[in-house]
Formats: sequence, structure tokens, C-alpha cells
Amino acid sequence: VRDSIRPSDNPTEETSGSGKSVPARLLSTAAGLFWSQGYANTTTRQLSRELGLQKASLYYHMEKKEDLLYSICVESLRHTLSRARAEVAKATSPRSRIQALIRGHVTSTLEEKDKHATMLTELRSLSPDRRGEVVALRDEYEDFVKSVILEAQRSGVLREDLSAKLLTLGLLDLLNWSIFWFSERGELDSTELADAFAALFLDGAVVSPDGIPSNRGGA
Amino acid sequence: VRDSIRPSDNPTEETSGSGKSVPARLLSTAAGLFWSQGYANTTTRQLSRELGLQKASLYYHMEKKEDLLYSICVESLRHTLSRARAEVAKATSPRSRIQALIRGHVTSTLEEKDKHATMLTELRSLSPDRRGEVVALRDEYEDFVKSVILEAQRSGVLREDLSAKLLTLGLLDLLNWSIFWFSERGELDSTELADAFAALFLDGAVVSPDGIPSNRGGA
DNA sequence: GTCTATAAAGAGATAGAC
DNA sequence: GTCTATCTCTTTATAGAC
Repeated sequence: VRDSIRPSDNPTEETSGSGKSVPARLLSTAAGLFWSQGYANTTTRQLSRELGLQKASLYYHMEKKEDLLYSICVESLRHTLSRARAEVAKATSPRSRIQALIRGHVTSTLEEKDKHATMLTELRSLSPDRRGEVVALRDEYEDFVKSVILEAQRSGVLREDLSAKLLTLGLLDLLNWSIFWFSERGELDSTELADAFAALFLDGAVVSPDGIPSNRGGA
Repeated sequence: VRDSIRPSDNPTEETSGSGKSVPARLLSTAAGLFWSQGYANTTTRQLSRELGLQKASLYYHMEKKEDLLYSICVESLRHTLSRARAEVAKATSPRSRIQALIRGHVTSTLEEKDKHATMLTELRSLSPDRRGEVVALRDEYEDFVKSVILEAQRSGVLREDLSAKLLTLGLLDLLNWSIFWFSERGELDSTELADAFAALFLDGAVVSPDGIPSNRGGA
């Protein structure tokens, strides 16, 4: 966690002008650029231009360009993990815990689309040490998802002919990569998308045996 | 299609020595590097070193570094599209066509893992013109997948409360991103993975009503 | 078709004034 | 905390011999 950029190292900056501290603007602006152009293709010149600063001024807030990428990855994963944990804690049955997990994951990643997408695609641009730290965080989240799946398998809700590992990775693929095509102006908003994914993951794409929707009990 | 690198512009090169022409080795070596390090992080020096050539010699086979990325993307999409089309054509029912599609997609993308992964993650590094061409190819493939899904919906096999578009994009997310974690040394080989995905996509993760596997009739 | 040598541009990062 | 100015390194790509 050393060398990271934090949104509010100094609380007094928070109230100045635009409402967002420079470090926070730095991270979100960087995430926008990294996501649309790639980390390596984004120059510090571009970044400083978008922030209305001189290139050299960036180095008051960071030590290296890579610090930005590292902080973006950590923030994104912490955000998703804590949201997913909170949602799951509120749910009361194995099936509804899975629905809650999906809703927490989808809404939190779409809220921080740029950061989450950057984390997903640019991990390999981090130094080995930091990549290791981020991968550990990612594994922590995957383990959490897997524990929710496993509980549902043990209680007879989910099939056991597909391993918990496969169900976990398959579910995360389904959820994560929707940021590539999800649009705020599309047919669904983020909670509707989450519920559609939950229906697809749980019940599959095939029509239910007799039109009995096994979808009773929203939350 | 101009300025592309083709595996065998000159058929006589094919038989020389290692069995693979220089252009073909160039593309597969580049894809390996682009996938593991990213396109922008991969230098022409590295590439030439792995090929046992001098840096300048690369420019006999290509005009710019970007040509490699472009050719990799085009080849990957053509390969997947033609394989998927062939598999679907052999199948005889709407449900089995979906299973065939999944098998074709998974096996062909895992065969050319490096190229397909590069196509998925590095599209944004292409010039606008070429990105447009590749996106058009990708759309062509997506349209094909969607047509298979739509046919199954119309014939009553797939549910219609989730749009064909959502089912298509969800399915492709599930399938595409497994290259991030699939390993030849894992519990499943690529056709087993494909069948697991087909079971998950079609029937969902929830246990079937009375343990009746709706999975009868392999192909 | 591959080589040596080099051109030309752009990158990340630092020094030190204000 | 931001500025101007600059350093140093690496990159892609080309010229021209063999």
C-alpha cells in the first residue's frame, strides 16, 4: 500500500473549488484515459493537459506514472469487494445471496467503469511486485465469490456437476466484461442488467419447463 | 485488407527449414508478446531478438509495427467465424446449433489463444481506419451468433424475456474471457470446457427441477 | 532477405525558481 | 503546489551495403 495515491491525503483540500481534490481528479482522469487509450499509450503530457496543469506538476502528487495505475487497481477492487460483501450480508437465503452478489458487483463496477476496466485490462503493465499485490486482492475477491457459490451448492440450490471454481470464473467473466459494451443509454440500466444476469446465470437461457418462473422472491 | 501481413504470400518459403514461413512466425511471435506484455510495451527490438533477426530486417516483412496488430486481429476473427459457421452448419436442431457454436468458438479461440486475446484487448491501439475494419469483422461475427440465438428463441427453445442481444453479448462474455484463466493443465480440456459452458448457458447454475439432465443428445 | 549504422521523434522524470 | 526549462533514455523507422 506504500506509494499509493489516495483521494484525500489531506482533508482540507477537499473543500477547494471544484469539490474534488487534485489527487482524486488525477485518478479519475487517468482512469478515463487509460481505459480509452491504454496505459502505455497515455502520456503524462496528455494527462496534465486534461487536468489543466503543467506536466511537471503531476510529480508533486505522484512519484511515477505507474503509481496511478496501481492506485486505480487497488481502489477498484476494494470498492467492488466491500460493496459485494455488504449486499450479500443483507440477503437471507443462498439463492438471494447470489442475486445480491451479482447486483453488488454489476452496480459497483459500472459506477467506477473507467477504474474497473483499467484494472481488468492493464494489470500486466504493473511492476511484478505491485502486480502481485493487486492479484492478491483480486484473488481475495474471487475467493469471496466462490464461498457464496459453494454455500449454495452445499445447500442444494446450485448444481454440483460443474465445479465451484468453474461457476465462479464463468460468472465473473459474464459480469466483468459487460463494461465493454454496457451503455447508460441502452435498453437496461445497471440494476436491470444485474437482474438479467442473475436470471441467466441461475436459470439459464432455455425456457423453463412449464413457464414456471423460478424467479420468485426478488431480493 | 491492404498492408496486411499474410502467412504465405510466397508459397515457396513454406518448405524452408523450420516449416513455418517468416511472416507466419512473425505473427505468432508478435501475438505471444503482445498478449503477455501488451502491444505498446512490446518493442521491435524484443520481437527481432525472439525471431533471431536484426531489428531492421523486420521492415522487409512489414511497413509498420501496427501492421502486425492489424493482421493478428483479422486472422483471429476470420478463424473463429469460419470455424463457428462450419460447426453450426453440421448441427441439426436449434439447441444443438447453440452447443456447436459454443464448441466452435471455444476450441478455435483457445487454439489461437495469443491472437484472440490480443484482438480482444488491443483493438484500441489500432488506427481509427483499421479499428473500424476490425470492428466490422467483429460485428459480423456477433451478428452470426445473434442469428443462431434468435432462431432458437423463435422455435421456442430459448426464453424470450431476455433479448437476443443480451443473450448474445452475455454468451460472448462468458466464452471470450475464459482465455484469461484457461490452462491446458487445468481440470478440463477445451472441448470439456465448451460443453460445461453450453450446460451453464443453456440450463443455468441452478439444479434441474427433478435431477432430469436436459443435456440429452450430445451434438 | 538480412545486415550495420543512424536519423528523428517522443517518452518519463528532475532541477530549481516562485 | 505549480511553474519553466531541460536532461536522458528509448522508441520506431530509414538508408544503403551485401
